[in-house]
Amino acid sequence: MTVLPQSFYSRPTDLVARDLVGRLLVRTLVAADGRKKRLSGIIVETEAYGHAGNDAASHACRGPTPRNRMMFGPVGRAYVYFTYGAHHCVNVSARPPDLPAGAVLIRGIEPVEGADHMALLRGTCDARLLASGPGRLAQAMAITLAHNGLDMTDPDSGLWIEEPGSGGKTRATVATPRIGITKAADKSWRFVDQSSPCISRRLRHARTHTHMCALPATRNKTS
DNA sequence: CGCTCGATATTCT
DNA sequence: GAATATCGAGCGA
Repeated sequence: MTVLPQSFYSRPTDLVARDLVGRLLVRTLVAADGRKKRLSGIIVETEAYGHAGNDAASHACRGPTPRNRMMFGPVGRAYVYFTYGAHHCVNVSARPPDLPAGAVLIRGIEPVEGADHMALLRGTCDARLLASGPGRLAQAMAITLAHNGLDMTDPDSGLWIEEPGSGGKTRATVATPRIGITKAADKSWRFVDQSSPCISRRLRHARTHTHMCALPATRNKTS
């Protein structure tokens, strides 16, 4: 098992978001009998969020607050927040050393290990509704505010991202505008594996700026 | 299938 | 008071 190190996250946030698609999000739970249970899934959808200088849609765009402070700290840490008074969303902090803040929202996974347990936590077996969507993913992996700040480069934390094993395949990743935001809506900082059966039809068909490259070879200025 | 609406923490005006 | 990086129930076509 190869856990993604800090150096992976010490890069421009949109590149980190793009490169996280196809990698394995892992969570370990300790069962009643003391045994560790592994929940995991291939990341199929992410979004990059920046800082005051490059992203008006980011939680970090008005400086640090109690909620968003993990975006300003070391990279590779979990930034978990509670939104709409109902749902948790899971991010991992990522940014180059010379920029003040950044994080990648993990919006969807394709369950690999522990799908049965995820179904229990979610109350459904439908792959579309199991762990696709940031709120659903957090519930499927039992991630709450209690996990805010976990070091995701350290497996002892119980939450990390690693290189996929033999099941790993090349993913056709497409860049699109981000979902559910109004500011900076033209920025293509959402990355989806369009061949994933877990992404809902509506979101898979979200406008892909076709005049742009499928992969952000020509990135927008990030500083 | 697609639309509207409620829940309601955190932050900002 | 208003907006928000969401979801699911309810309703109509």
